[in-house]
Amino acid sequence: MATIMRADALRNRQLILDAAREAFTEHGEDAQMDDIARRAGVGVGTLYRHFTTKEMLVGELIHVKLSEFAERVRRKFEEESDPWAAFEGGLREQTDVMARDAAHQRMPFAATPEAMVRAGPAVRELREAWGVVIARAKEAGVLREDFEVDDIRTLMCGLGSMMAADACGAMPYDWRRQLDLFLDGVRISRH
Amino acid sequence: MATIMRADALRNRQLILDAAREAFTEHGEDAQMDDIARRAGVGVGTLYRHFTTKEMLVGELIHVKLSEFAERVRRKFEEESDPWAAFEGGLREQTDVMARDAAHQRMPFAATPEAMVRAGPAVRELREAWGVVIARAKEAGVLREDFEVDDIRTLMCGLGSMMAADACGAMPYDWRRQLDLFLDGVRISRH
Amino acid sequence: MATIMRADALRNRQLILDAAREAFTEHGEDAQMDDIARRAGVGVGTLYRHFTTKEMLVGELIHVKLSEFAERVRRKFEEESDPWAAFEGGLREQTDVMARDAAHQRMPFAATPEAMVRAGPAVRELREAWGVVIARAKEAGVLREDFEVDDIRTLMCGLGSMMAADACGAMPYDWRRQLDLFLDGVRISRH
Amino acid sequence: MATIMRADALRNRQLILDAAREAFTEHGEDAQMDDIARRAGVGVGTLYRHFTTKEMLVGELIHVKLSEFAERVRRKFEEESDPWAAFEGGLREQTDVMARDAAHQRMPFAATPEAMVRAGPAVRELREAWGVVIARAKEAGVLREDFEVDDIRTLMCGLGSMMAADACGAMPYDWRRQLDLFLDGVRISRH
DNA sequence: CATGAATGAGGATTCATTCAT
DNA sequence: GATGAATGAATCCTCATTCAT
Repeated sequence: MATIMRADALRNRQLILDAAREAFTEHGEDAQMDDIARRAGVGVGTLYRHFTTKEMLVGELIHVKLSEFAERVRRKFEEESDPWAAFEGGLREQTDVMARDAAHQRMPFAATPEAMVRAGPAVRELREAWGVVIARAKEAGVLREDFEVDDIRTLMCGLGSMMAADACGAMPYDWRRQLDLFLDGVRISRH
Repeated sequence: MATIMRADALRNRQLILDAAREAFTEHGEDAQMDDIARRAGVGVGTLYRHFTTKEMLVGELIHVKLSEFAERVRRKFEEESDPWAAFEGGLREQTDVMARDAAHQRMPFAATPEAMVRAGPAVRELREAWGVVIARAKEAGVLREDFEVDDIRTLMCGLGSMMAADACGAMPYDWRRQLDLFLDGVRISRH
Repeated sequence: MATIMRADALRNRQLILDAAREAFTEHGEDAQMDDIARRAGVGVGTLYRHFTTKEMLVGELIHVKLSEFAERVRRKFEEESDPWAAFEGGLREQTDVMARDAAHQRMPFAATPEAMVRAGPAVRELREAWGVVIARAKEAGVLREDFEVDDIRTLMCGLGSMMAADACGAMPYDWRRQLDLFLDGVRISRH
Repeated sequence: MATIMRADALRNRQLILDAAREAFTEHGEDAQMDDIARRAGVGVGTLYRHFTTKEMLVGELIHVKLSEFAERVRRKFEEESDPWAAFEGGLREQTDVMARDAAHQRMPFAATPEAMVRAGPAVRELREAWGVVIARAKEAGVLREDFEVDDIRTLMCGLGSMMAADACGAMPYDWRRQLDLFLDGVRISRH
């Protein structure tokens, strides 16, 4: 699909994705298609040519971000030889990215079945990347034996919401502390 | 406020709150005012007489729920003499209630400044209730010294989102496991 | 439904139906809901409160008109003792009304299944009214024995289209002649 | 117009017309230009190079079909020596073709002034063809003296709508019966 | 006070047509 | 000439809130 695509179309696609990220960051799931198009500097029609539906657009946004996450996790695994450091570092890196990009904090809620059609593959990609890191950490005896890949996803859902709530400004939500507590809960320390 | 209020008005107020809880449970933040009024068996006008705004209604809902939470925590403190059991039990009880009542899982997001005008006092009430439980647990040496009341609020925000995401059905979100891990992270076990 | 309805609501309902008739007359099936509301002097919301859907509105329009047709046919039957005169007269009267009200000329095409939910009863009402007239005419030996009620409906579909085409102005379509020919085709003349 | 036209352009033109017929058959007046282009295997741009407007395309479609009709009528006239048989046969043949090709049943409505610019000549061609058949039938005393060429056009408008309505499936519309009745109405039988 | 009818600013999506590549 | 990406006016419908009865 992306192989053969006119240069300008490709550029617009990117402009739209950037605009969408921006809009979703500002307005959450209430971001408007017209607004996204305006920000991207294209007509709504163009937006709809690239993404058949608002949900498709959300799906793509999620897809892109999750792929990026997976890539980071894989890199962490390779660059960091210490099993725990790779695990903790991967988690901190991912949450830091999320914190900077509000568009992805509410992901689990924007993720309608339709959106997941597109994002699905990336979900699996990320699972696999984490699977490797987790396996090594367990083997090294630094991570609880009963830890599962899905615990990461669930954790992220929670942290994302904390970030989003924090961003509302009504009250502070210290998600970094929660991450610390979580890590304390799953780490196995030698004495 | 409630000092002078005709009996029927008071009854309507309660009918509306019940209906609202029901509607928010079913449809989340998309619950409609008309629908709430219908469920309550009153006209929209009456609904608006009691709650100037949708946000006010949400605020009241939050207020009621938080007060109930506070009451539960206080009771737990009194009935359960074991410091850790009171802490853990209070947390599990509160999350169980949340799990049953979707209206409160997304609370931090429904909590706009307007809504908090009404809910504010209950927030403080709940903080105080937890404060007592936490203090005793720390004193007994079963809870991390650096634990803070706000950690509960933040935790709840995360757990609530996991519940909500889980309810979407797209993917499972095991919030009970997260709570277990959290507890493991904050508890101090004697050897 | 119509029994208990506030006077102003009832008035609006009528205003909307009149406006709709007007709009459909001018723009056919392309008539716009916003435009209908404007003509009626009400907000779109009001329009939708009365008719959940464009198709429902069309259904009501058809319903009203068919009921009126049925009433006319019944009256003709009673007032006109000559079997053929009642048949021919009923047909001419009905077509004359249609010719004046373009909204009903394309009826068979606007009649989506949804619209027919509302209009259905009137369809049957009209069938019955014609059934009586036709039976008497056949008995009197002035109408072909093989004539059926549905022939009227089919005829009307054709005549309506001719009227509509004629109204386009591109070319003349003499539907009255067609009706004459049709009547010549079904009448049985004594010698 | 078609004097100098590259072979491939001519081929594209034909592909488009075929695609258009197909699309109009399936979706009626709602057929979309993009869809037509896709079916034809060309870009929309090419479609618009050949037909400036959707209406122009419709005009051409009508033109082609009417020419074909004219050709059939002329052939009937020559091959069928019996005046009435030629008249009735021509009519039945033409309606049979229409019944198979929904694109032409609603012709009178698709025929905007713009469309008729192109179709006009074919209209005249068809009129002339029928003129000859009708004249012979009248001369032979088998057709009403007052019959006119335009009666055919009007009849066709009606029959086409019946076919289209019948195709909707909501209710049956027996257009063949109507044609029979019409023929009974215009034929002069010797005793 | 209660009622529910009315309001109308959006919001997602479509499609004939234009124009850069 | 061909292509298909871009355009954006148009269209149906929703829902929080107001106000006449």
